[in-house]
Amino acid sequence: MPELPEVETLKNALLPLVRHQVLEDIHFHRSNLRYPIPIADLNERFKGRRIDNVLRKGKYILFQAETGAMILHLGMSGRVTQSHSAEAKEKHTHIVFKFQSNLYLHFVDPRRFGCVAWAPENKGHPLLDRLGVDPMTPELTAQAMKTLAKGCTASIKSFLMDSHRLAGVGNIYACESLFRSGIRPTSPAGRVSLKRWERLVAELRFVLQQSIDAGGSTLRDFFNADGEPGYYSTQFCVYGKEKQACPQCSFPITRITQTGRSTFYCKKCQK
DNA sequence: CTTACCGCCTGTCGGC
DNA sequence: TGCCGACAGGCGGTAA
Repeated sequence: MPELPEVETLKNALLPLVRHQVLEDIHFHRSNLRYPIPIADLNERFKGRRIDNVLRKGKYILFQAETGAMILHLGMSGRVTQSHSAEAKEKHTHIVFKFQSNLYLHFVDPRRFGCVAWAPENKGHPLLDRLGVDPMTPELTAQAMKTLAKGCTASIKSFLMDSHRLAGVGNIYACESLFRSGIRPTSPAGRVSLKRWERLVAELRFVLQQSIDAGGSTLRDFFNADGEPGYYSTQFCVYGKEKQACPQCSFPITRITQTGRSTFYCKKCQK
């Protein structure tokens, strides 16, 4: 997926397109993604309704209407593209949203780890209600993280990626922020000092904001709603750079596996 | 309560 | 060429 910066970029692109627009029709090409699609509920609650706002919570996009919020998650390979026709030109087009303005949004997701759901408000769905602190809000402070991590024996990297604690930090930005903070990804989260949390919080915000500014990083599956790829991926320090020289000390970058996901770090710079 | 592991899917890439 | 395994941006369920 799309990590947080990509989702933020997409949300920002969608907002002016659909805000105050009536969602005239929804065409479903299948009945399930990661979960069954609540087709009847979506038709009843969102078809023919005006979209008042579009917001992001963690990696979820919320389309707000008077009748509730439609929730969209892009999973690992989800994309939203805009079109002037309902015709699904791309393979794995699962849902097409038609707006009164003659804008069509196509939800494409080859791996189908994405999901669509709805909530009565901006809360009221377990997917939303269990989410932790969004790292781009003022709630993210070093002290709050230190308190949250108290007694946590899991690695700092797993901690950063746990959406019930921090909402929206994926594999790339976990690796990148730890590198920039000089913290070893395997360090137990509960033993990270306040001083190191201060650095980590700052670096995390920095890499996320940089990527948002760059229009979202892009690996092969992400395009924003305009179909334009972002370009932050060219600035990764360690992610995907196994055996390549560390940008700080030239020592080869190490790849390990943590809870089933690749971690990239520098053995000399991160202690 | 926590943590680690598994599975969900399709596509791509590198090695043989 | 083609086949096969490893791996890919996530995350919830489950077992321990």
